[in-house]
Amino acid sequence: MLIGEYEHSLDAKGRLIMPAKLREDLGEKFIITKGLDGCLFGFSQTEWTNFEEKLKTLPLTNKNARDFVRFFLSGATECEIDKQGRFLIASNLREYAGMEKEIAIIGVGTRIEIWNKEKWKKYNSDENISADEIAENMTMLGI
Amino acid sequence: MLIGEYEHSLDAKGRLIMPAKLREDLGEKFIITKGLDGCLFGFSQTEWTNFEEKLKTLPLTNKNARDFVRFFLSGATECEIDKQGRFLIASNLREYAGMEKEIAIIGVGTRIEIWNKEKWKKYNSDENISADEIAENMTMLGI
DNA sequence: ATGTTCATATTCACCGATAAGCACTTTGTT
DNA sequence: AACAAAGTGCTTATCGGTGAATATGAACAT
Repeated sequence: MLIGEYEHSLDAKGRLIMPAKLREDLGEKFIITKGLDGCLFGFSQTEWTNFEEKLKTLPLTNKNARDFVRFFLSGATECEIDKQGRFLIASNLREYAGMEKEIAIIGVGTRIEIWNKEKWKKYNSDENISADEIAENMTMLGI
Repeated sequence: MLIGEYEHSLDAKGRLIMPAKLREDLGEKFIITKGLDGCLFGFSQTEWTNFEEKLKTLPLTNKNARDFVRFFLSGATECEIDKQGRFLIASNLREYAGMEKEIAIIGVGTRIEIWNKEKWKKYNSDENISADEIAENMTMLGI
C-alpha cells in the first residue's frame, strides 16, 4: 500500500529520487502518466494493467470516454529506477505538471502522485477539505 | 481497548515512547495519520487495513473522493516500535500537529490520539468541552 | 526504610538515504 | 565534423533515522 508524503527536488537533468519507502511497493519499473488536479500519477506495473483494464471497459461511442482514455494513455511513460534510486521524468510530463525544482511525492493507496510542491501545499491549504467533511466521511466509512 | 491519558516527550530525533499499557493493544506495527482538531490518530493494523479497503473502493472520477483519500493516505505512515518502546513520528506529521517536546497520548477506544500537550490541555479546558454538555449530547445518541 | 525491577528519559555513535556536482555518452542538429 | 542538448553514471558530503548504553525515576516487595 502506497502511503505517505515526501519532499524532494529535481536535479538539473529532471531526475527525481524515489523515496525508499515507496520503492519496494512500486517496483524497479513503473508507469507515470498525466494525472488529475495538475499532478502526475505513478502506477506499479500490476496496478497499471489494472487501470488499463478499467479504461478498456469504457464505451468508445461516448466522446467523453474517448477523451478520458486518450488523456491517460497518451501521457503514459515507463520509468526505471537507477542504481541510485532516481528516475527521469519525461519533459512533456514535467511541463504538464508545472514542475520546477521542489517536488512533493505522495502515496495514495494504489498509486503515487507527483506534485509541484507549491501546488500541493496550496491544494492542501485550500478548503478542499474541511474537518466536518472528513469526520462525516469517516463515520460513513465506519471508522 | 485503548484507554487512558499519558504524557511523554519527544527526543531530539522526533521519537516518542509508546506507553506500555497501549503497546499490547496497538501491536508492534501501527499506523499514524493526520487527525482532527490538530492531533494525530494512531490505528492498529487491523483497524487500518479495514479502513484502507474502504478507501480503495472510492471512485477516481469523483473530486471529493480524491480529496478525502489524499488527505488520509498522504498523511499516513507506518510506525514500528523499537526494542526500547519508541517510535518515530514523521516530520510532516510532527509539523501538522505542531509538536515540540511535550506530548500527550490518549486512548480513545479504537484508536489513540497524539497531541501537543499544550493543545490538549487547552482543548480540555476550553468551554467547548464541559462534561455536562457532552452528557447532554450523548443522550441524543441514545446512551 | 531499603533494595529490586520495570518504564521512561537522555545521550552518543553509526549507517543508509538523499543532495549536489561533475564527467561521460548518446543523439540530433547545423 | 562540430556542437548542443539530453540522458546516464559516479563520487562526495550531509542529514536524518536507528540502535546501543546509560541514567533517572516510579512501583513494588521484603
